[in-house]
Amino acid sequence: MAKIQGKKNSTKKEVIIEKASRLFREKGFGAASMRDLAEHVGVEAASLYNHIRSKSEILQTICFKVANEFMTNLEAVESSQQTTLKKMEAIIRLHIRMMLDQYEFVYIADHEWRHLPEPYLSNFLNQRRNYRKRLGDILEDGIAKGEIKNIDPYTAVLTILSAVSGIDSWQRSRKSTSAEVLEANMVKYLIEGLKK
Amino acid sequence: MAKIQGKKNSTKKEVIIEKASRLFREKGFGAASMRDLAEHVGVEAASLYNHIRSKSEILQTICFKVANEFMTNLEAVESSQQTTLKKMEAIIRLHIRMMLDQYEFVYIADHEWRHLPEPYLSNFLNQRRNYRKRLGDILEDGIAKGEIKNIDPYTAVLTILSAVSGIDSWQRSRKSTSAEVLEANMVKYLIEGLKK
DNA sequence: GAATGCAACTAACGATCGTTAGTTTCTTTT
DNA sequence: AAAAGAAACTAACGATCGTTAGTTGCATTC
Repeated sequence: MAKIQGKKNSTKKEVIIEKASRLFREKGFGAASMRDLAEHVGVEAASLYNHIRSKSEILQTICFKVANEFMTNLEAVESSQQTTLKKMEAIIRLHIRMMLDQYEFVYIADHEWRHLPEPYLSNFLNQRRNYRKRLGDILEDGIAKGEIKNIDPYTAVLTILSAVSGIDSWQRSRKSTSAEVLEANMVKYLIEGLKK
Repeated sequence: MAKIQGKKNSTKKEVIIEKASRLFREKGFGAASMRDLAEHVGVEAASLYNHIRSKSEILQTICFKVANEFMTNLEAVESSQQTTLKKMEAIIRLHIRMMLDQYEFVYIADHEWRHLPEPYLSNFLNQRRNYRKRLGDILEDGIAKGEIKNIDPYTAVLTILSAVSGIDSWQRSRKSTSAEVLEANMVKYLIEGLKK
């Protein structure tokens, strides 16, 4: 039962999901067809169904994989004993890193989640809301302790998350600025807005 | 030849485009069907083609309407005699305002432009690149004049544009924070990162 | 070597897609 | 009232969609 395929140690299912993530990003979930995907995998469309249950299962896998990764990291940060600024910096850096080396996955979780069928859609949105709420709580805590500027936490969370997720439009022209420089500059900009 | 329809002084074509913008945002361009659209307009699908040439013509109209609006405003700001900070504030405020009261249109120009057919796609991307370049020039000019902090202009543009375009995720829960408060807070946050 | 099971294949299903053709209904102009 | 024009309708086109059924090839296990 050796179902190893592809160039690396990856299941065929993983290969499918990886190719799909690229396709979903380029064309959008609705416009990407299973026959398209099959061609990229090097197989007939019907053969995909030996490995996956449906098109939307692929989307579910991607969205929740990303959501879980962010959530796990958030919990680690929450329980760490650091200043609010360090916590926020850690979170911002993770978001940027994820955007840089898991670009396709993060992009889809950010932009294609609308096509999740219920009840996954509600589940996903709940996780998202919860994540933002807890980010806001970290900021509120920092304000209460006088560690950061007295800003509106909700706006700050929105601004920070939007800013990092916009890196996708940088991905398409990686030439001018290197990843490290971009990360450093963006962290600097966003953290500066929090300092007293 | 009075082709006036709808409740206001709007052509049927305008009604179609307005309904379409809502539909494209909710379902994505690829997943929104002409029969869906027709139902919202209150007409049979085939009848739409008395007013529009194709599905993608609708997308083109929306994308370039938004692009032109931003470009016109940028030119006004460029030729104004203000400090760099004031210029940037004006631009940020326009982006936020547009996002608030032309939400559907701006959202589509931001997220569904991928589905533009050539040569419109290239045209649109050129305009976009040009817009960002000129925003960067304003910042560089401000740095050279010593009016703002010495940040990386490219990163700043990316951060600012991403932050404001992320307001779309606020739109769906308008209850907690009012539009004015959000605008004020976001401007404050983003401008603060530019000050010396 | 026979049996087992995974993963590929071909063929096709019903549904839906954007769009066109041809016709009819209604409104406005003469 | 007649003529003209705009905008609605029904019907259907060919294409493509996600997915299922049934079958074949091939490797592993007994």
